[in-house]
Amino acid sequence: MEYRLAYCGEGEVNWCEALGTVLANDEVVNGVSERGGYPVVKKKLRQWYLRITEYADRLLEGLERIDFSDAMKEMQTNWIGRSYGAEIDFEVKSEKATVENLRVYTTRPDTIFGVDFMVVAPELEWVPDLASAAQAAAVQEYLDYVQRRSDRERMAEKKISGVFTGAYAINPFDGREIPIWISEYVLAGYGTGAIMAVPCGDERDYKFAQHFGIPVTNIIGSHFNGSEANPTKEAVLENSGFLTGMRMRDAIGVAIDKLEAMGIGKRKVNYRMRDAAFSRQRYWGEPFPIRWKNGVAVPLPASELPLELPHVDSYQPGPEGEGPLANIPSWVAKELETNTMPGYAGSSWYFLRYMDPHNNEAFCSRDASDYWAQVDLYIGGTEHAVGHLLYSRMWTKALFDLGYIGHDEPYKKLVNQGMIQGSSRFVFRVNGTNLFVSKGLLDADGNYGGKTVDKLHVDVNIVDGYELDTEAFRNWKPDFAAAEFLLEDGKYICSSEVEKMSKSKFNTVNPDDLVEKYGADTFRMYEMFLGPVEMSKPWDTKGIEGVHRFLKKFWRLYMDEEKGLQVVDAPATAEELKVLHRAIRKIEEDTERFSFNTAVSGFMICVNELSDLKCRKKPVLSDLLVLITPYAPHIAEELWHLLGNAGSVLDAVYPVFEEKYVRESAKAYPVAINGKTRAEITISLDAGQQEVEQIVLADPGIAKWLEGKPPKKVIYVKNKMINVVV
RNA sequence: GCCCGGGUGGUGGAACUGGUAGACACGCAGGACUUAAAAUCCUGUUCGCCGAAAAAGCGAGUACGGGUUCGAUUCCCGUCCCGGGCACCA
Repeated sequence: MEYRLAYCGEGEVNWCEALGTVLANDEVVNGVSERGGYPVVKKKLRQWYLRITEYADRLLEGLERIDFSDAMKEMQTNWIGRSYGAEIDFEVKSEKATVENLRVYTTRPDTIFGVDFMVVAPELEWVPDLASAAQAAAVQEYLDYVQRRSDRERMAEKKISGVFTGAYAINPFDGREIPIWISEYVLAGYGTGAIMAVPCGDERDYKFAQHFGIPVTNIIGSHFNGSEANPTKEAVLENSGFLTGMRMRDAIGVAIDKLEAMGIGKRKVNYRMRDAAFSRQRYWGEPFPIRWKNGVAVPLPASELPLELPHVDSYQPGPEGEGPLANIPSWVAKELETNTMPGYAGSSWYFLRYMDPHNNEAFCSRDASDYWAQVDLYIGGTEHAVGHLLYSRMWTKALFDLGYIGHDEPYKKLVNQGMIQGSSRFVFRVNGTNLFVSKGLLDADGNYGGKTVDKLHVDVNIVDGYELDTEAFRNWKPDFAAAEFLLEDGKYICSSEVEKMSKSKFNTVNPDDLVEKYGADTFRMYEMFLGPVEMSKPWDTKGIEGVHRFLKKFWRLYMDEEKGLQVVDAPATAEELKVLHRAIRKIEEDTERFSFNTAVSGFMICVNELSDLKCRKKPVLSDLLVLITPYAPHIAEELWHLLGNAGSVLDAVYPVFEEKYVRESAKAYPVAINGKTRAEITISLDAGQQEVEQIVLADPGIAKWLEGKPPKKVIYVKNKMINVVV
């Protein structure tokens, strides 16, 4: 607060009167609470915000210095959404005349002569003042409709909706009267919450104009085909007053200069990202070290820190959407803030605390954070792209600026592991009732008898395949105790979806049973063998037997069930060393690039080959043991001791790859005719183009395909393939 | 709707930089060992055609439709489907 990083403002929350609480977006389904099915509306509450927008440019710049995937950088860049444009004030002509100006943000001031209508976000307070007497009822009806809609629904809406206010904006250059509309596709939180719509150049504006029959002005001549917007910047402007004849790209600056000179507009860099809402009306969260004195928020002095959550008997929400802390008389008496911090408060900097966990003076001493510095490798999913991973980057920059730490990016390298997904099950509740309808009874559009149906997650553990155990469902949660069911063929059938595995989706499975049955090494290796780390996939244990069999086979290289240790201290053959060193190379390469599934496959190939060779040689098997340690640490450690070593395998010297053991002198080349592989010919790796051509063309298997004709070209890629073009 | 990923045999996947598509496994089928089972081992397994069978051969094939290239799972354009995110799940 002292650095103006945090401030109070008004924010909209999902308010459920019946539950008396604020709900998260994913606790709201079809405008009703997931729990109980009660109506949810938007409500304005005082909230805390963090000024992350002040860091927007540095968050963009920092991306160039860190090792994140391009996709991740792209997501963060798009989320921050920096754009260059202008704010323009339009004079407003309305019946009430209480709104004098309409300020819009646009990246395309060059198209100002093509503005055919304005669109204002419905939630802006002064919107009702725009409405003419004739339009007042329609406007109010539309505002009520939007009030019931979640942001998520609004953004996903394909249908075009909106209403004319009855007011007009005046084009400052040609005096044209431009109708002002309201539509939910314009969001209050972006730009000024109002846009100038240019249907010939913007697809959404064009569709809106089409839908409501608004005439379209063409300012780009033949670049506009009359049936589709063209967002080009390269067209030469027509019908555009002082901009006519200019290329659009060049006209942008000219238009802004003119607007600035006239005092009705200015250059503006805009960000899509908004400041971060930082308060929650919940109990479980860090309390704010803030005391309210006569309506002014004052930070607690350091002597009163740390402020800890009070013990409570009940977690019931406080009055009027306040958090549970508002119910604690001792807390309220001290005039302490009753909101708490969100989950990302802690997750933004926990890794710093890990560096110095017992420090009672500071979150982390400067010495400790200088020593450990950045997180070298952070493994996390892309679902954190624009939340946690952005917040923690901002948090780190703030701490850096204040001198508490010496680096301004928290993570050096980020690897996005895929999510293990689960198969979720859903039940269908008729909106506003306690009636649950089996899947097969729903209409084609997912409704029941014309009524909206809420799709709710149900615990996979009380569903057998797709059939719900209705009795277990009634016992599952108090809300469902009185549930009634409409069955099909005597059964309640659920629908299913593959989603990320999550407690809130009730689709989690517990790995303990598998660890119990196969051991931790098998489980660990199986997870790695499943597929590339960065790929998401549904959890499935079908293949675990294979990994288990492999580890048993690996064990048998060293140990015989009856005769015990089989390893002999004898020199390895060239063949055995080749197998070993191929494995060393493969494991090293694959591990370096996080390709654990192919590394496991490499181990399997190596063990299969050594088994075939009946290799029992200690020099080979000892190195292999060290190699596999990161993948199967328990078995490795045990065999290490059985081999007679005193210390831990973790301290053993890691095997070094030596090229001399795997060197080959010839390769079996695939030979293709016109790109189709027809033969395999073994040729020395030293062979040159001419030599290869001779050998290939003399080959009877190839000659057959040439039918006596000379080839056009022979393409020879050393150590890869040979292609004969006929 | 917008942003970001992904789509390859019956299944998980491999092919790293445009160069033999299906490595390694699972499953399945057949066989060996066993009184039997488990465990283990061997053989086969993309689809279609040819063929008694084996071997060999031919054709098609990496979501779908086009394109670039001697050559495309890989690059380009378009479409469809699935997953993640969209600001109060963290």
